Amino acid sequence: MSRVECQDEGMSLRHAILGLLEEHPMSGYDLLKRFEQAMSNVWAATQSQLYGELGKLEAAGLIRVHAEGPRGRKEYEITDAGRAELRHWLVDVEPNRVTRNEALLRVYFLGAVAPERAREYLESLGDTARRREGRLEDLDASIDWGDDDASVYGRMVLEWGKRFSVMQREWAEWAAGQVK
Amino acid sequence: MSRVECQDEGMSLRHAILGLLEEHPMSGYDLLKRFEQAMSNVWAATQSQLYGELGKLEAAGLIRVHAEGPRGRKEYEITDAGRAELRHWLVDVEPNRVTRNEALLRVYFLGAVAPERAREYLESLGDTARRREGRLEDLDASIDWGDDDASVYGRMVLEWGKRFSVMQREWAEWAAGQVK
DNA sequence: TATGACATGTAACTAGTTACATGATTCA
DNA sequence: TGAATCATGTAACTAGTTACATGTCATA
Repeated sequence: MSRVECQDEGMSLRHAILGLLEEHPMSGYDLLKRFEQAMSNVWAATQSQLYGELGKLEAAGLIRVHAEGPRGRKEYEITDAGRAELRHWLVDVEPNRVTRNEALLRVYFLGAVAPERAREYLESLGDTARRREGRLEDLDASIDWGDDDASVYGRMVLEWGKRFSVMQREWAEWAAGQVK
Repeated sequence: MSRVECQDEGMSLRHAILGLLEEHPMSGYDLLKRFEQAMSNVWAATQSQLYGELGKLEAAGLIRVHAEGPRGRKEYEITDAGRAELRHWLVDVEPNRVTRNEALLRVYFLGAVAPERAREYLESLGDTARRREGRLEDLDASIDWGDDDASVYGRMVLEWGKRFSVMQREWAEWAAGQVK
C-alpha cells in the first residue's frame, strides 16, 4: 500500500503506463496501440521503450503479470504500490515544464532564408494545424461520450487539442501576413 | 560552401546554436544565457549539453573559434558549412512532431484522484498560464521592436507564446468547470 | 501455405540531465 | 580578501530512437 520512494520528477512514461493500467489490465502490445493512437498527441513512446519500461515497473513492484495468453502475451495489472505512485505523481509532483518546440524554434531563425521560403514555412504550419483541427473535430464527433471519468477527462484532452490547433492556425495565418 | 552530409532529422540543439551564432559570434557562456532567457520558452538546453555540442560542431567544421578572451573564453563564429546546414534544416527538413506534454498527460488520468484534487490541478494550470501571459505582455511592452528580421521573427515567437497562454488559461478555466 | 496481425524482446546508439570540478576576474 | 560572476569542462546517469531478431496464431 505504501509508495515506492522516488525522488525523480521525470519518468512520465512510467506514469503514463500506470495510468493506462489503472483503467484495466493490458499487455505491452495493447499499450503500444494506445500510445500509437489516442495517446500519440500527448505522450509519444516507442515499442522498444515500452517493453523496457514494463520490465522496470514489474521489477519495482508497481505492476505485476495478471494473466498470460497465446503468443507469449503477458497482461499486466497495476498493484497497490503502483496506484499509490500514480496518485502521488498526479497530486504532489509539479509538472516539469521543459519546453521544446522545434517548429517554433525555426521561426526564430527564419531571417536566414528568403522571405518567400519563410512565408511558405509559416503557411505549411497553418495547413498542418488546419488538418489537425479537422481530424480532431471528426474524432470528437465519432466518439459516443458518456459522463464517466474517462469520457470527462478524455474530452478535456481532446478539447485542448482542438483549441491548440485553432490557435496555431490563426497564429500561422497572422504570421505569414507579417512577412514583408 | 557545401553542406555536411547529415541524414538525421533531429539534433535541433545543433541548429539552435547555429541560428544564434548566425546573428553574431558568441561564447558558450553567452549562448547559455540566451538559452536560459528568451530561448527557454522554445528550446531548453543545459550548460553541459551546450559545451558538448559546441565541441561536436567545431569538430564537424560548422563553427570555428573566432576569438579568445580572458578566463579561457572562446568566441565561436558560424562557418559557411554551418550556414548551409542551418538553411538546409530551415527549408528542407520537415519539423518532427514528437509530442510530449506532461501537464496534459495528467489530465487523462485525473479520474484516479478525488474531484477536488482534479479541479485544483486544472486551476493551477490556469494560474500558471495567467502568470505566463502577464510576463509575456510585460516583456513585449519592454522591448523596443524594430522592423529588422530579428524583431519581426522574435515578435512572432512572442506572439505565439501570448496566444498559447491565453488558450491554455481559457481552456483550464473551462475544464475546471467540467469537473463534477 | 503464405500473409498479416499478434506479441515480445535486445543491441547499439543519440539526446538530455545532474552533479561535480576547476580556475580567472571583478569589485565591494 | 571574500563573494559573485565569468567561463569551461567531465563523469555517470536516465530517457528515447532505430534497427534488428524471433516466434505464434488466424484466416484466406
